Amino acid sequence: MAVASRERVRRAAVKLFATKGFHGTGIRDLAQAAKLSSASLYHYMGTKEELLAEIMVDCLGRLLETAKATIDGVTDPAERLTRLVTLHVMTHARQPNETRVVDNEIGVLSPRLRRSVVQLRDSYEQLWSDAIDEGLRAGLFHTEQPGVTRIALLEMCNGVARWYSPRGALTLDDLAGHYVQLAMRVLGAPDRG
Amino acid sequence: MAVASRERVRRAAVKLFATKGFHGTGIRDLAQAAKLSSASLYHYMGTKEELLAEIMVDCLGRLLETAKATIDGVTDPAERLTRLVTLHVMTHARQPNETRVVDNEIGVLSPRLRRSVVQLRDSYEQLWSDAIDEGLRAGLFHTEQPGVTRIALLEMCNGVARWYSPRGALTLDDLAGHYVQLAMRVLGAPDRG
Amino acid sequence: MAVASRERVRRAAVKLFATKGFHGTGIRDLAQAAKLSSASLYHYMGTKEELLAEIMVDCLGRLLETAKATIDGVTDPAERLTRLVTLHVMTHARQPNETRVVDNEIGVLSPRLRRSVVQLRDSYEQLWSDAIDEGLRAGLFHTEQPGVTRIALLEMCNGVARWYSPRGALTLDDLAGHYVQLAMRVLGAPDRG
Amino acid sequence: MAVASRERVRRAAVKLFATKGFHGTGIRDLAQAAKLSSASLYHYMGTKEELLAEIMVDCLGRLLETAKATIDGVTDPAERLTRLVTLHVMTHARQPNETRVVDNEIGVLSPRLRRSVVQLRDSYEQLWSDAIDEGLRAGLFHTEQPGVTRIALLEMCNGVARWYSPRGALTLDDLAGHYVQLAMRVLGAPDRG
DNA sequence: CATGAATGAGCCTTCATTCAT
DNA sequence: CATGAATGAAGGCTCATTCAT
Repeated sequence: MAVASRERVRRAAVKLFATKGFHGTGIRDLAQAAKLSSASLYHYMGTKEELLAEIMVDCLGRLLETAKATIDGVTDPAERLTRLVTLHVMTHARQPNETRVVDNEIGVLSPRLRRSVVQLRDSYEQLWSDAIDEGLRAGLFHTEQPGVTRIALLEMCNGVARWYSPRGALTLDDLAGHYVQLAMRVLGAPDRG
Repeated sequence: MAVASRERVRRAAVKLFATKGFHGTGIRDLAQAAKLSSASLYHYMGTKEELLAEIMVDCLGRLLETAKATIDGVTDPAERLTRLVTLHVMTHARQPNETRVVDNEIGVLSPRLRRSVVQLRDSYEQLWSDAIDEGLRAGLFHTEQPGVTRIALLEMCNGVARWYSPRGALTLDDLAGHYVQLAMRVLGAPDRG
Repeated sequence: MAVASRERVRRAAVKLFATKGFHGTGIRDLAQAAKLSSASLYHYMGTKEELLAEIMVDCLGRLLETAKATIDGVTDPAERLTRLVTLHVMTHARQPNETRVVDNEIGVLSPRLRRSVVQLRDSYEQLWSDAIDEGLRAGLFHTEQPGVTRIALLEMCNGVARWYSPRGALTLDDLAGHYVQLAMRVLGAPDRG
Repeated sequence: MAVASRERVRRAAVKLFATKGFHGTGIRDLAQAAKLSSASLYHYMGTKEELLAEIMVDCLGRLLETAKATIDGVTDPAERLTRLVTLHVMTHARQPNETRVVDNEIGVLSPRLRRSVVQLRDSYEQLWSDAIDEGLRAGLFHTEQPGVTRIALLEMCNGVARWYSPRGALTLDDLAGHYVQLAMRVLGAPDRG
């Protein structure tokens, strides 16, 4: 069935791009992993680069939409950030491959394709900036360098995709909970514990 | 002069590996950037992969030695971490390319070469672990997941190489100072300010 | 309707083979131009090469039959040649694509298929040779190299397919008339004008 | 030696492009004929298309320069044309492959490369046009359609590359001489014989 | 009648590397 | 010290063709 093959290609690409990098992944590697001939691959994708861009846009787009929905109507900045961190960390823990591709391979995209990806990423990070800014204004968060703090916080959370393993002792909930605590500390929010 | 050429090759490799990735960098790119023919390149390096490993080992080795020297004799865990963070952040801000190569391209090394790099990295991270553990034991730091906290802290600090620009308003000292504060917060140390 | 599709394929092939060459025309180009899927194409043709041969044989066969009919019963060599030139030039002006395919792509046919095409072409050229020879025998034409003259004349007339455009000022009748004059000159016939 | 290899590539390309067409000639065919690996080919050429353009420009450029030199200072239009026809025919007889490439493969060039080739061809044909026009003005030539006559004449002469064989009975001088006679007839010049 | 799915073979080109000079 | 010349292997991608549906 066509849909299944298309999905196999996508999955194979995500895994391989994440582990071997875009340039380290050959079209033949992709074909083998998708159980297709390298020629058949091209029924389900444009160029290799377009496949990469598609993966990135989908992944980021989904994350952005979910994030918007998650914080919709939530006014408390701390709660907003709690939800953003939880979603972010869980997504990175559950889909480390997608995430690593998005984080590491933006640079290989040609300008045209890169633009749409960067735009999505910026929109997503704006959600964090907004929440942080409001928390600062409300006197809940404290930092002298909001910009640096925001990016440091994001980098900290991104790291999850690089090391978390579901085979370890830590559950997803524990993980997310702990990161929420770390985030609050980074933001200088009064410890709840 | 031989030394100069060798250095040019090294510099070119660092810059290119950092910006285009190992697999995205061709031997011809390297040659062009080093102002040598691609054949001459091989007077100054082994294989492309060996060049990569060399860069990584040098960079990590230097960082490890400097770190050891920096904390030598320092007993206060908070001071130890302060110095580690400062060194780490400054190194990442000053040499973002070397750092990104070390962070991103470990996976392309063959097992033999990878081992020595990983060993260095582990030794380096052990310095952080030790300081954190002692701080916890001394009641200075507070975290329920020391392992997670340590890695989250490191990832946060690594991020500097991905975004800091010396052309911005932030000085290196400001940057390091701010990250020390963030680190202390992450570790649950009482705010000094 | 089957016939219509078959005809669309044929027309598409003629146009594409003429403009891009046989090897420059892909089966997908053909399919797109014929508004069919590339798989459906094969309901209306054998292999790409057989399609080419078919086009050539049809085109040359029609030309040969028409030529035979045109000069049937005509005894005057000058008149015979006049009619051959007129038919030839008009055919080349009206169907430049078919003609160019026949002229340019004979070499790509495998020996088996090529034979039948070459045979038709030879039969056709024989009509010209016969007329010229008789004209010479009758003292109407004058040339020391009948073989060279015949081929030079044919090449001159073939050229029409390469440049004539119906959008220009020249009508088909003007064109043919002028070429008849040129042909008579080439053959050393006394100018009628 | 480098020059020899480069020359072998050129010669191989000319022969193969002429006999099998540009699209019908694979890079591997080229390599085999040039006695090089297909990778080594690229030391001596840019892309396949650039090689084609180079061949065309060189061939046409040489023809144009020689033609200019040949008619330089010659005022008599008939003499000018005699020399043009002689040069043209001899060149086409001696270098049929180059000529066929120029005549048949212009269409495969991308617009940028095509421009320079077409420009050369136009310059060359202008020499013919000028001579013909002057002959007409001088009352030496007679034709009601100078444009058609010129192109018919050129096509007739081009044909030589398609059929002349040095192994036949006809010498180059005979050939050229005969074509001069044919040309004069086409142009309506009074027969000299 | 029509086509999506599939592929082995092949396309042009670049890869990292070696070596004679 | 330096490099042109050379190449086997591999790169991403397209080819003409078949076949089950």
